[in-house]
Amino acid sequence: MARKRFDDSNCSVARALNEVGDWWSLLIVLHAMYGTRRFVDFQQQLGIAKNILCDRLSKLVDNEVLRKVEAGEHGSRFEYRLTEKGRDLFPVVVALRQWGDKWNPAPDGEQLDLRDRATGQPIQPVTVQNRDGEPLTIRDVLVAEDLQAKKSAG
Amino acid sequence: MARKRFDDSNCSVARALNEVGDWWSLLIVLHAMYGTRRFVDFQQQLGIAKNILCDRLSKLVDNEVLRKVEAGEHGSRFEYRLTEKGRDLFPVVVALRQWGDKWNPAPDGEQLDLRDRATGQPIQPVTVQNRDGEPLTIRDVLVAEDLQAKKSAG
DNA sequence: TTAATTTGGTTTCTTAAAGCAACCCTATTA
DNA sequence: TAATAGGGTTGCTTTAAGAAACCAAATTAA
Repeated sequence: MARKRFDDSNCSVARALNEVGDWWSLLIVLHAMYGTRRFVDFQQQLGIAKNILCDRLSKLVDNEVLRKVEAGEHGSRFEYRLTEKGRDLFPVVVALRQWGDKWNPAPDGEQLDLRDRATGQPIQPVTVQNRDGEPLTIRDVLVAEDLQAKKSAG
Repeated sequence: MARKRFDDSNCSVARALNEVGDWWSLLIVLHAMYGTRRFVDFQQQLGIAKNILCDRLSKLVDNEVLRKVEAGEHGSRFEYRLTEKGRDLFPVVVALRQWGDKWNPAPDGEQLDLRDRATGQPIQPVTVQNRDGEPLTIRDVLVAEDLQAKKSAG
């Protein structure tokens, strides 16, 4: 595939995609969030080839999205657990899931039903918000970055 | 690459990744959000091969993330514009960008500085929230889906 | 009014990654 | 003592990504 690397990109989305932007990594993180921890469970749930899973898990560990911890008392059993960095992808995954549910709903109409553990109430759609918690669309925001770039360039 | 397709997956994240889960598509959407509309501008800004850009743009158009509209008065000039579905990826992109800024900051420390156009105030970090607008971590939520699945399976 | 350039693509070729299947080693279980 | 499960690795095949050349319509420059 000769895929281009974004490591040195000055765009943090590009750098983020470098870590979780391939087809499998974000799904692995998703399943980890759903509670999957074992190699075989990832493999079965995702239907991913073992060598690819190996590769992705070790990259995610390298990038500190997952931790590999020994499990089982005395053997070569491991668990792959989310780090704080990995758990911090929660809004990304939920936003993506909500987008998928909205625009490409499952045939059976099944939606993500995440609930506040404390109250049992469904969560809200993930939105971009201003300081007052008001949702903002892309038309409601401006990219200060661009303004700065223009200023410093001009 | 023989990449697996997720079209028929019952997971909407997988289906979403089928549309914007490759290395380029989400970056194209990102740049479209920043205002890019023309083929050549995408090509130069992303450093993407033209054939790949062609392919991605047409897939994004097929998936109704972008619209291809004639631009210029009388010629083969086109613009690729976000549809509502595409604009709806805004929270995903912003969440990913914030994650990247937090965990893989740019060497120069540059962060995304999105501001509320109305007030000039920076936006908030994108979070998953309960009905009261309180941010929730993954530990604060439960997946009702799983409970239902267990119930209906058991 | 002809030549050069821009835009948006297509084609060909090379390289590298994804997927499959077979194999391997260590522990545990039967 | 053999079978099985977990976690990999190795080799091979298929397919997508990337580079570069080419192309045609429209526009601009000379």
